[in-house]
Amino acid sequence: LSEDKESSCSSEPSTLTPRTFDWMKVKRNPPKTAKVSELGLGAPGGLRTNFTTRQLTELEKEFHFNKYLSRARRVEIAATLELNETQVKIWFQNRRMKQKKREREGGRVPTASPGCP
Amino acid sequence: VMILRSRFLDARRKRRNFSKQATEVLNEYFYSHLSNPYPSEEAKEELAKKCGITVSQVSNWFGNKRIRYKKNIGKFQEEANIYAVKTAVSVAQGGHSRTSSPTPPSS
DNA sequence: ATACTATGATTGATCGGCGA
DNA sequence: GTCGCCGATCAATCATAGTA
Repeated sequence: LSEDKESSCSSEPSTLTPRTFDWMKVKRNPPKTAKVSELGLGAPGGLRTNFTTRQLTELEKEFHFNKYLSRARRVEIAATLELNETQVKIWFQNRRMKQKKREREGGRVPTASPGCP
Repeated sequence: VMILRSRFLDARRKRRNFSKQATEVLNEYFYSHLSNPYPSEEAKEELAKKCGITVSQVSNWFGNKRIRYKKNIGKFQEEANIYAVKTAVSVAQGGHSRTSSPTPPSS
């Protein structure tokens, strides 16, 4: 077996040569919100959708009612808010993670309190 | 897009820069693991403790660092060399990692 | 005071792995 | 085979702190 053999840059194995490792090459596929192809629509492909306050409010409200959505409910929400089912699904996923993160940081330990302004 | 931006003026984003030492520790880890700057959960907890910040903040720091580093490697060139030297020295010396003499001028 | 840069946090969306 | 979820990460952006 061989050790880590990443990077593709050759030459200069010297210690002071920040080569190009593969993590630096990682490129994510552009957001495929809706159809990247045809289907003339206001569905912009390749951009991070900006949710409106109304959409966020509704989603938030629904979240407090249910942390998880059923297929049927998801369809309703998506239709009401003019979003894809995927977007609604993803929003709930992210929202759950966010919730979990908040709980986990409840009793944190920043160990900081030099000077309180 | 103007009035819609007013997102409660997010009061939480009252950011506070990390201490110089904390940044020092984080950068040391980053550049000494430049081939794979993805600390494990345990490593994150350790770094968080050392820096006096939360694990989430450590994650944010590495996330931002990675993205910004690869976005403009040239801009971090010197910073990379500085920390590379640091680690190289500590290794040569024998495991010291406290901020004493960043650049041993011995040559 | 004024403009620009550095940096921490937020977030819609992706990637890989799991389980039903 | 497909689908939703989780955990981690990406990538673009926001808002502010720091610096010139």
